[in-house]
Amino acid sequence: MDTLDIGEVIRHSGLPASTLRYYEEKGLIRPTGRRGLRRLYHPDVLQRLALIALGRTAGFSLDDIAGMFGPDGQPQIDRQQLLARADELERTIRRLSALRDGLQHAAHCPAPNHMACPTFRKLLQTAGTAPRHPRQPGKP
Amino acid sequence: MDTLDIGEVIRHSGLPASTLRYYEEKGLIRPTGRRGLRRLYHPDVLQRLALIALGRTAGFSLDDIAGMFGPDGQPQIDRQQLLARADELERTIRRLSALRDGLQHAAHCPAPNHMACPTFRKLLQTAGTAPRHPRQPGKP
DNA sequence: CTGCAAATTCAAGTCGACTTGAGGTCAAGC
DNA sequence: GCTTGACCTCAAGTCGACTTGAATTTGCAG
Repeated sequence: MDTLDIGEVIRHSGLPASTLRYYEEKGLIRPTGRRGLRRLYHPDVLQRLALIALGRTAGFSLDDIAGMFGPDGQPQIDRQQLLARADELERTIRRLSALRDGLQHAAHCPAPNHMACPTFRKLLQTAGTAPRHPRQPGKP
Repeated sequence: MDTLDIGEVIRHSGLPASTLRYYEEKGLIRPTGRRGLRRLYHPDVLQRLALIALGRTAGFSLDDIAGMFGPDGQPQIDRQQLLARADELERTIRRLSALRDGLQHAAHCPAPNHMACPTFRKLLQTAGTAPRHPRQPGKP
């Protein structure tokens, strides 16, 4: 049988049913049918969910991601959009790297308190302007 | 005069008054007094705000950050905590780097659609497990 | 003294991505 | 045939970090 029960999707993807239903409501995924009430999915849904996860990680919103699938369901991701996001990612990475260095320095710095450390203070200067970028909510 | 009017804090920090009040309510900052209704701040508040911004960028919540100031107002940031955060940052950076590479590849990949590209598919494999990490809300 | 821009308070609203809860349905195993 | 547990629906709630709005108060320029 070439369909997955929602239970299997849950097991394979690690996502809770509520999330799958939410994604469906958002138009991100679509069950191929039902067995009774139970949703049935095409196995491809797993790849699609992975793609969604990837997009979220890259900083796209669910709505952004929904826009990346053509009406046929094939991903039609605009290359410009990808590059733009890669650029933004690059900038984020730079800032986070600086930050990581700063944190490590602060953790080892012998100054009595962090404000007495020139490196730390310098970090404060440059960290003022933060880029705004969506998040990833936890699954507490 | 060694105090800043809230208006000056706004100009120097770029934060709106509502945010300053919110931070105050959270115990993150404290005005030194008032002129009429208007809050007055010690110039140090700017550094403190920078520190808060830094902490947010590093992924700390406002509550976390509030806990990093001793009762005297001096930052007392636990070094273990800093190192832990630096580690987490390091992991995040790695993932984002891989992602950036993947996005760039996808943007240039000649495959008819992204799913036909092996590199992209490989990216999907590894991006499944995302670390959970707070966000930064925008200011639109 | 008057006017007004800039502050103030307080409660309530927003946003995205989900989760939770109450009450209902049903396929499969005994 | 009956139970059971996994699923269902739908509305409402949550979380963090702010923002917004209405009604008020002020400091200061003219």
